[in-house]
Parts: sequence; C-alpha cells; structure tokens
Amino acid sequence: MDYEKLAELLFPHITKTVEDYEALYPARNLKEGARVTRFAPSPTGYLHIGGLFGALVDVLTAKATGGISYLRIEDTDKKREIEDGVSAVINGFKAFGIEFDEGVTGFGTEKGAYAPYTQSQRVEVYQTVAKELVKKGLAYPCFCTAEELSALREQQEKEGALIWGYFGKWAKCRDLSFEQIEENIKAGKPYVLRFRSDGSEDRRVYFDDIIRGKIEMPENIIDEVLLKSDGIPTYHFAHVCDDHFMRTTHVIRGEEWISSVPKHIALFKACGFKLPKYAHTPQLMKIDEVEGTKRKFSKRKDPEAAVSYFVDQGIPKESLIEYILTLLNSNFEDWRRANPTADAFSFPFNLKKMSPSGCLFDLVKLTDISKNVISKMSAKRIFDDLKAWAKVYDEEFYNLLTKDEEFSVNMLNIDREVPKPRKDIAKWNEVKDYFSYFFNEIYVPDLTLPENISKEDAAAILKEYIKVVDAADDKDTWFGKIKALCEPLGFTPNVKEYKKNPDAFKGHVGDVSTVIRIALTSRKNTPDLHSIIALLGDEEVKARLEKAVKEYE
RNA sequence: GGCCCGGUGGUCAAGCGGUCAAGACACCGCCCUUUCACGGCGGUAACACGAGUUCGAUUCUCGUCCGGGUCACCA
Repeated sequence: MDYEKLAELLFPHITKTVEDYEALYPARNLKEGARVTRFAPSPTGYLHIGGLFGALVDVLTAKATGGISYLRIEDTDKKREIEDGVSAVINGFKAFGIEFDEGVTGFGTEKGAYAPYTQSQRVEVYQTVAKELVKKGLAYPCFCTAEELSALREQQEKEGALIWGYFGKWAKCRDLSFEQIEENIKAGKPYVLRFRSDGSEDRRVYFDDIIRGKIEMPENIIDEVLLKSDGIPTYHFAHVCDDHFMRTTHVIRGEEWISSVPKHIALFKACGFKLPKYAHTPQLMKIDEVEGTKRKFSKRKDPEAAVSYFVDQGIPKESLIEYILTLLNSNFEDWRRANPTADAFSFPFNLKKMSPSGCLFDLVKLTDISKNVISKMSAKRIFDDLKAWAKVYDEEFYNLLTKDEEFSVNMLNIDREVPKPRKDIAKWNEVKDYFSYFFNEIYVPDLTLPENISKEDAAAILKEYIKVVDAADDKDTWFGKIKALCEPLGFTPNVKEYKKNPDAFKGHVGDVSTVIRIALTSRKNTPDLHSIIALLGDEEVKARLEKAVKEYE
C-alpha cells in the first residue's frame, strides 16, 4: 500500500505539515520546573462545581510553579452543542476570581500565542497530524456503519470476548486495499479515520500519575477513532494534538480518564510527541438523599452541581474557593492558620498533597468556612457585596439596604471589625431575615417570651426601662442602667450570685436583657444590644418598648 | 463481565514499619459572658475483613468485600 498516495486521497486539501505547526507553536520558554496546565471544558452552558474544583487545580499548579494555565474549549461534539455554551463557563470563572493566563476569554474572544484555543477552530491542525499518521501507515479510513459496529459488539458479547471494540480480526477496514478505499470514497461513503494500533493484549504499559503513583495497565489494542466522519477529532486525538502543540506539561483531569491513558500513550508515541505528565484528580461526591450512598454529582438531580446554586444564595466567592481548597490539598488549613489574611491564590499548591480518594461535598463545613470568611470582612466590603447580590436576587432587600446606606453599613458593623468578630452570617440570602428588625417595612414583631419569664415581670421591666433608656448612652452607662433595673424588680445583676442561689431571685441581668432584646427585636439572640439601640434611635426604641408593654399587660 | 482507581471517626483529613492513631467541621459538656455569638478547656467517635512478610503492621504483599470509574463517530 502506498500510504503517501492514500494520504493525498484522504486529505488533498491539507498542505501544511507537522513541522509547520512545530514552528508555529514553539516550545515555551519557561524557567525550570514551571508547569503548563490547561482546563478544558466542553461548553455545556453552565459551570459545574467539579469544574471549579478542576480549574482551581490547574490555575494554582501553574501559579505555584511560575508556569502558565490556559482555558481551552473542547467543542468537538456537534450533537451536544448549544448556542454560546461558553459564556456561562467563563462568567462562572470570573465570578470566582479565577483567571487563566491564556485561552478563551469570552464568547468568540481569546488571548495567547498558541491560538486558537477552541477546538472547532483547529481542525486543520488535527487533520495535518492525521495526514502524517496516514503517511506513516498508522491510521486508516474505516467505512463501517453504526449498524455494523453494533453487530460487531453483539458478536463479541456472544463469543464472550474479554475486550470489546474495533481491533485485530474485528477490524474489517484495517486492511482495505487502496482501490477499495478509493472506490468507497468515490461512492461518497462516509468514513472515520482510525488509529492502526500495534498494541498487544499481553504487553503492559506503565505511567506515573502524580497523584496516584505508578499505574500499570494492559497496552491499548483498540483502533480508536481519530477523526469522526465529519472530520472533527475525537477527544483522544484532540487531546494529543492540542496538549502537544499548546505545550502542556501537566495534564490534570478527572479520574474518569485514567482508563484511557494507554490509548493516549500509544497516540503520543505514534505522533512522535513527548508524553506529558498526568495527574488524575479525585471526584467530588455527594450523599444521595434517597439511597444514602456516596455518588458523584449529577447535573439533573443536584441543583448544587452548578456553581450558580451557590452564587444565587449569596455564598461569597472566597468562601467557596476556600472550601474547595480544603478539599484539594491536605495542608491548606494549616497554611491558612499560618497566613490568615493571605490571598487564597497565593497558596503554595502541591499536586502531591492531593488525596486520591473521592471526597464528599460538605455543605455544613462550607457554611462554617463562609462564616469565618465573612467575619473577617469589613462592614463596607460586606455592604458592597450584599448590595450587589441583592440587586440581582432580592429587589425588596436591595431597596431597604440602599435607602440609607450609612445606616446599613452601621448595622453590618455591629460586633464587626473588632478583634473577635461575630461569626453569624454565612451567605447573603440570610441577611434580610437576620436583620429584619432594623427595617419596619419587613419587621414582623413576635414578642413571645422564654418560659422562665412571666409577662408581668416583662411588662414591669420594660416600663422601668422606658423611663431611663437613652440611645446616646455609651455602653457602660447603658449597661449600668440595665443593672440598676434588676434589684427593685426582684432580679440580680450578678449572674454568679444567681447561680449560687437561684431561688432567691426571679432571674438575673441576662433575663432582663433578654426581655428588652425581645421587645426590640423579637429575638433571643442578636448582635450587641447597645449598638442596636443606638442605631434604632430613641423614638423607635420607645415605641417598640411601649408596644411590648401593652402586649404583656 | 474485563480492565483500572479508591477504602483511617458522621464528614474532610494527617500518618509512609514501633504514635496514648494529629487536626478541622459537626455533636455533647464545662468555663468565660448582660443575651446570642466569639474565645478557651474537655469529651464521644476511626485504621473494611482475612491471610502472609516482620521481633512488630493503619503503614508492605496477596485474597475477599464494599464504593467509584471505564469499556461510543461523548467529553
């Protein structure tokens, strides 16, 4: 068989050579140890939580080694294509502050010297490599139809074959003559281009996975499809061509790819390209509420599979990033303790510290982390983020919040920007309810008292308190007044004394405070009461106290 | 079914032949405290199972079991 002739028959329009592309996409000039990584999603129209997880690994790995990370769009599946599936992914990354050094930056835009970064625009590259493979006798056209292929599969199952697929004696088109091929093509028969594997079932291949160590598998024997009948490459072939020409040093991807590594090794070798290093990351799992078992996130069943789920609720981007980092690298929390204010992206990430086993996504831990993250923010920063969130997701709250911005900032600043800030808010969609008592428009009083306090005592406390309350008091004066209320009404200002002798009093100063707190906010727990009173102002405070007195009498 | 990956408390997760088997979240208790938080202290709770190697295995080997992945002209 004259492979040169076959190559011309198959790819008459391809005039460039692999050498041309080697020159077009030269080796990157980076310092020793710098890693080039890529995140390569298919444009599904939404950003998956696992995508955020994966992208973080890529970006951090590059950053930690002084390398390059880039974003490549793998849109080779025309059947799954949706209108502009790119923007949602890109916007998702932007919302989380994840920036790639190169690659696609938006719908139809990109940056970097290894362009294009969208696979559908690199067809010529793949076909050039494919043509070279044909010339070397390492690829051949296959005219089998879908029906023939499934018949083959059935036959293999019937015979109890251990390996299924197109290979060896099953590969009907492997040894077609030039004339047969030419005839088929002239007849307009559609065909795919297959790899001519020289693998053997009883040989094994090895590779070193950075996260998992040595992995050993049987050699690939399948004549994998390289180019589909529309001339577009399959994932496997595109991976080999792109990661070679884009000079990726470290291919980091999900563990579902482990089983195709032998294929990739064979293809890299056939193309004469240097094999990149591989790192297969563990999967993000969740508990299935119905089954009670671990399983991976599902786009259909799990709303939280999409990062927009977290954005909608107002989980700050830092919180999610911070949480994912704790899952990603075993020593992140130690680093965070040592560097409490450092930018998460400056974390010296190390693939080797990644656990190989899949991990459960724990919303409770995320909540805890988020409370910590928010507790460290300034009131102004919280206000800005909250405002931006509310503008999109809660118009009523947005209007309340912006009615008097200074008031809102002061409200958010209670128990904040102090050495031990309050850790009470985990996400923005809780704030409206949490602070509802600051806004008469939405405040619904509920003056239910705890069981240990009678209505009579409550009314008595409040009546006395109305006489002395002054929103302008400093904290000591304010608290002095509350203490002074205690004894005449049968309470004690001294909690210890109460604990020693609980029968001697109706309660202690804490109970007195609780009555006032409930009268003003309808809550048993709020941030610092003194600050709340100062913010609410005398008029409002007295009105609420009087209303409560009426309620209790 | 073949091949592959994984298996330390409820969750995340240190550990790389000898540890009372870290830590974080959650939970419980105590202390601090005007409430609620914060903070501090303490507690419950784990090496899937069985062989083997070894003076000694959570750590190494094999088997079993369990979970996951993969076997497309999807990625």
